[in-house]
Amino acid sequence: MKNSIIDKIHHLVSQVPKGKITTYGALARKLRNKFYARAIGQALGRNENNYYSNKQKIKKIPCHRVVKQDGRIGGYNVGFAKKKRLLQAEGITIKKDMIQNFSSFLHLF
DNA sequence: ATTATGACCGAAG
DNA sequence: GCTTCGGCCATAA
Repeated sequence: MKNSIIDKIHHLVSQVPKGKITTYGALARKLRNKFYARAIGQALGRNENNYYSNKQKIKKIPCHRVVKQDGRIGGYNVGFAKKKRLLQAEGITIKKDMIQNFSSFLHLF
């Protein structure tokens, strides 16, 4: 399957409940190794843009729940502001583009 | 086949 | 807090 990365990411990110977050790095370590984070970010972005999603079945992944390891929220194709809003709407507190109380929101696999 | 790019990470200054 | 840098990975060109 061409979307195997996306499939795996989707499987994991679907487990993250509303109001919780995970990180690119955490997914990376879960799926492969710590250096996989970068590829994951790229895959997610491209999935949103559906460059290589099959047009028939575009998987909707709650990408906004995937953030950076350092507490910043990372990127979002539709826009940084939107990702921020989505997270805040789920009860996550963000100040100065930094997630406050980061570890308490982190979902553990 | 080779090179460049990026929604990353961790260590170092 | 900051910036810079080296590292690995999948994909696009």
